[in-house]
Amino acid sequence: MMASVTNKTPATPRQAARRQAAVDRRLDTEFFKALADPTRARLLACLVKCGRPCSVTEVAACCDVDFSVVARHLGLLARAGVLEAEKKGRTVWYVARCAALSGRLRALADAIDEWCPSGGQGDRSGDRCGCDKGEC
Amino acid sequence: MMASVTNKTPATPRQAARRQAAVDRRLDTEFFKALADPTRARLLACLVKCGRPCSVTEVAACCDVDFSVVARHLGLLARAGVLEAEKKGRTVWYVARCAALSGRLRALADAIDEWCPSGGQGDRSGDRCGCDKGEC
DNA sequence: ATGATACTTGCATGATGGCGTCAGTAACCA
DNA sequence: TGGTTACTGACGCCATCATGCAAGTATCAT
Repeated sequence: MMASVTNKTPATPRQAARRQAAVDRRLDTEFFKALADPTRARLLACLVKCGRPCSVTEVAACCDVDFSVVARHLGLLARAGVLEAEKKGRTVWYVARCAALSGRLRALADAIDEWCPSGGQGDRSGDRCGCDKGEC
Repeated sequence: MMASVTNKTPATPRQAARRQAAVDRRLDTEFFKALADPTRARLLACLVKCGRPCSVTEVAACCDVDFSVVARHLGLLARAGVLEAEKKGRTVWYVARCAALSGRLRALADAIDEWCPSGGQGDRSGDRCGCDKGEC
């Protein structure tokens, strides 16, 4: 995952922004938005610690917000890839996708460490411009 | 970081929510809010890839938003611990705290993996109630 | 069929947040 | 001292979103 390559120091922020690197792809704001709400964080932690599929009704018992709010949050977390949903009959079973979640976090950490001065910096010659401005 | 312990399967989400574990502390919503905006993500990626302290003016040249917006975002990222700010004269130099950033991400990944079925589950007898409801 | 359970969806509301404009402050330069 | 540069802070506008309520749908039990 972390190739050993030559260090190439970027000159300016503009030139740095031009480079399309792993860190750009890994900084998925939709993913972070899903984790940026206190209620959702509580629900996610609950499901992670529970370690088994739970219904919306079960999870809602751990929260002071309305049932419909919990249902909406769980659906959002599932769409973000953080939870897995399976409908059986009239109940929906949600389970935390722990491996996928920690995998995404580690992938971003790796992508950042590639640029870290104390870490293994690399040759970015293969990276392409990620800037939306032509002259950048 | 990951102690080898006995597996204790939680019974219900309520009981799971009671347990105050590392994953609760690591799910810092303020931290994720800082990363949940596209403009901030772009600025952060720019600074990570640049690998050196940059002034607000420099970074603003990589973005289509107003200068004041960039200045606000950089200040927010610095307050979130993602950037480090140093004022010299009239210019503020921002640099990405890569090690701190990836460290936080890995710490959360570790905290999640502790509860992952395929990972090393553990004895949570030392964990305390994290629920805000008395009966929980 | 009747009722209960489990969830979804629409709507109103209040709060939060991103953005641009502009005025203000502080440091540097000539 | 006057002007420029670099940034900060105070608004106001607007979009998004979290929440609660209430109505609706689908499934299950009797």
